[in-house]
Amino acid sequence: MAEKEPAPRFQTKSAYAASVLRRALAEGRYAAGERLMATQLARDLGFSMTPVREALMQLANDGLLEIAPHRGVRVADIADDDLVDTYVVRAIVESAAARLAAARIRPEEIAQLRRVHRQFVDAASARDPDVARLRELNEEFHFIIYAAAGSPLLRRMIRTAWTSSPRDTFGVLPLKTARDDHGALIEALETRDGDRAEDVMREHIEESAKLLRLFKKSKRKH
Amino acid sequence: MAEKEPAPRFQTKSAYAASVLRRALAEGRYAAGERLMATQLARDLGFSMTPVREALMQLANDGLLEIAPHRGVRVADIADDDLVDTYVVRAIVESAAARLAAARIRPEEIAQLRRVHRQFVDAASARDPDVARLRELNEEFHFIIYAAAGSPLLRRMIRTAWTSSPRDTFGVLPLKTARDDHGALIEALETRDGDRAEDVMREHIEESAKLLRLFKKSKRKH
DNA sequence: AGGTTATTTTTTGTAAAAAATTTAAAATGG
DNA sequence: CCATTTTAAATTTTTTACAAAAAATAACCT
Repeated sequence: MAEKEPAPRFQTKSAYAASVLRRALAEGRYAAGERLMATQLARDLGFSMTPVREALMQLANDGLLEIAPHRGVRVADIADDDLVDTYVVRAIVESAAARLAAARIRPEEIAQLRRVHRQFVDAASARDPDVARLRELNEEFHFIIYAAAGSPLLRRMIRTAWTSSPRDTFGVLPLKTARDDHGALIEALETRDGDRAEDVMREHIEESAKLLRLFKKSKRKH
Repeated sequence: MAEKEPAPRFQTKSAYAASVLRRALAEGRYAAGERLMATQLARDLGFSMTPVREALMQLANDGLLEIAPHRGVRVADIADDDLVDTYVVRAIVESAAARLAAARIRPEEIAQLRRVHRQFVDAASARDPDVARLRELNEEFHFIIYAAAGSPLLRRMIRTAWTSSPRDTFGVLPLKTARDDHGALIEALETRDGDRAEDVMREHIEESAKLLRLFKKSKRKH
C-alpha cells in the first residue's frame, strides 16, 4: 500500500479509503479471490478499522468485493466472461435509456451535450490526448443522456454497470469512432428518434465489447 | 420502534438492524424525506452505533435511504412517479433477462421452474391463499429465470429493482393472470423462443404497472 | 491418525473522544 | 431597531481504541 496521495478533498476517511481501494483494485494490485483483512488495511492506511470497514462495504456493494459474515472479505473473481457480460448488460440498459431520453430530453440538455461533445472533440484531436480527461468527458456525455432519460433507477443501474468492472477499459474504442457515435447520438436525440438513438447506443457499446474481446484474445495467445 | 421480534437467526446485529429498518420502511412508518438519526435508532434498538450505521449504508445502497456526509440520512422520497418508474425499468431488464434465459436455460432449471410453478398454482387455488407464501414462490420463480440468463450483473440489477420499492406491491396482479403468464413463460423458455419469452415477461410486468396505476388513481380520488 | 481442547487471529460490537454541522444567542453595523 | 454576521452551545456524525464473539489455527491427548 503506502499511498502518498495528499489525502485531502475527501469529506470522510471512509470515502478516502474507498477511493484508495478502488484504485488499487483497478490497477489489479490484488488477485481475484484474495482475502483482504480489514485490520491490515487499516494499519496500512493509518486509520482505525471503522472507516476501512465502511469502504469495504461500499466496494462490496459495487460488486468489486465479496463479504461473508464473520469470515472476511475477498476480491470478487471477475473473469473475462464477466467483463464481456458487463458489456452485454450495458448494451441492454444504456440503449433503453437512450430511447427514453429521446422522448424526454430538453433543449438545454441537448446544448449541454453539444458543449461536452465539443470539448471531447477538442481533447481528442490534441497532439498528445489526455486519456484521463477524455474518459471524464466521455462519462459526462453518456450520463447527461442517462439523466435525461428521467429514470433515477435506470440511471443508478447504469452507474452500477460502469463501476462493476474493476479493470479500466476505456480506450478500446478508437477516438474517431467514439466521436462519430456521439455525434450520431446527439442528432438522434435532437430529432427525437428513439429507435435510432437506441440503435446507435447499442452499437456503440457492442463495438467496444467486440474490440475488447479481440484484445483479450490476442493477449491470451501471448 | 420497540420491536419485540426474537432477534435470533441473524448472523450479525447489522443484518438484524437492516431487516428491522427495511420492514419499518415497507410499512411506511417513516415519512418521505424524514431525517433518521443513527444515534436515536441505536438507542431504540439497544445497539451501539456501528451496526446501525452499517444497516443504514445497506439500505442507502438499495436506494431506500439517502445519506449525505456529515449531514445524516433521510428517507428517500419515492414518489408515485418513481414507483411507476420501477416498473418501466423492470420491464426493460427483466424482459431482456427472459430473452437471454431462453437461449441458455438448462433442462434442470426448467424442471425447477415447473416445480415452483406447481407449488404456486396449488397455493393460489387454496380457499384462503397465503399471500406471503405466494410472494415468496413468485419471487423464486422469477429469479430462477434471471439466474438462468447467466448474467450475474443483470441478475443483481433486477434484485436492485425488486428491493428499490419501499412499499410492497405484490398482489395487484390477479392470481389467475400471474398463473397463466408463468405458464406461458415456461413454454416459451422450453421451446427456446426468446422473442416470445421477452414479450410475455414485458407484458407480465407492464400489466402489473397498469393495474398499479389504476389502483393509485382510485386511492388518490378518495 | 483422529478428534478435542487451547491459543491465536480476525471480525464484530461498545463506549467515548474528535470533528463537523446545525441551532441559538450575542454582537456588530447600517 | 432590524438585519446580518460572529461567536458560542448543543447535536449529530465520524473516528478511535478497546472489549467481546466467532472462526481459524495450533497443540494436545488418548
